[in-house]
Amino acid sequence: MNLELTPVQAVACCSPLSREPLSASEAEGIAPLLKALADPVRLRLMSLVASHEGGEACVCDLNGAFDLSQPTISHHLKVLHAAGLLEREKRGVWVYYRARTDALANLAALIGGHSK
Amino acid sequence: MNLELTPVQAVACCSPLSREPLSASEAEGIAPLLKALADPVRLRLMSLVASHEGGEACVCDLNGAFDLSQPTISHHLKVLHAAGLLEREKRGVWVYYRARTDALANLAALIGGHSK
DNA sequence: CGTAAATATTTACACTCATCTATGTCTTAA
DNA sequence: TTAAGACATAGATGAGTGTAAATATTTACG
Repeated sequence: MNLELTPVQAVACCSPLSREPLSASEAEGIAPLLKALADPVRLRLMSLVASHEGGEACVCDLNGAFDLSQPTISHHLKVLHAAGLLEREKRGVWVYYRARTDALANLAALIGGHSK
Repeated sequence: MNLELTPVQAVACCSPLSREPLSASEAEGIAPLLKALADPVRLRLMSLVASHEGGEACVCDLNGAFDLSQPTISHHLKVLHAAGLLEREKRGVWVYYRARTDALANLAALIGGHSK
């Protein structure tokens, strides 16, 4: 049983980096989100999904964009989903992923924000 | 001899994630920046420096905030500096670090931005 | 049912990374 | 010159990670 908050829920907690020091626990909550994004393949996956028409894409749209095996892409999608950056929805044989733009916006505000 | 661009120079290249797919080379340029931030200790270091009065802090201000050895903090500062997120300046015995807020702003725009 | 297609899981491995201890370098002061 | 303090580097180690191959699961359709 796992009742922890997903990383995406932890990012809305804090004021921007430049405003006040992050506590240790806040930093430990946010780092996994950045870690999930900090990979070239996952960055491209996020941008492919986020910029895809309708704001979603199925795995079949994504596999072809990489020189990687299908299980590897599936693994990266799982990491992004576990971090809360992608939503998953199964429709028939296909699985559609959708970007959590709210999570991306919160993360961006944390990194680059100035005001409270 | 190392003539490569620092990661911080690579982040100003691209439109936001949600706007159009990132190319492989763009993603490979940006991922190291996120990787540098994707650690709880380095996140706290960045926020400690960025929110410190005058926008800078010396290592002596930072060491005490962690239960880590001085070489470990020095290592993390080096990683952030290599990524282009921190500037280094030696003044007398002390070394002062300053946050590259422009780099943070560019990164934030890439992650959370909407317009071109 | 049986088969094919789309996606996920498992296992294994090479590689990277965060951390420590020990040591080095540089600066200031006595 | 010697000593002490601030910070960096080097080397070692245990934990974590990206990838592929093989296999499993789920769904659709004869």
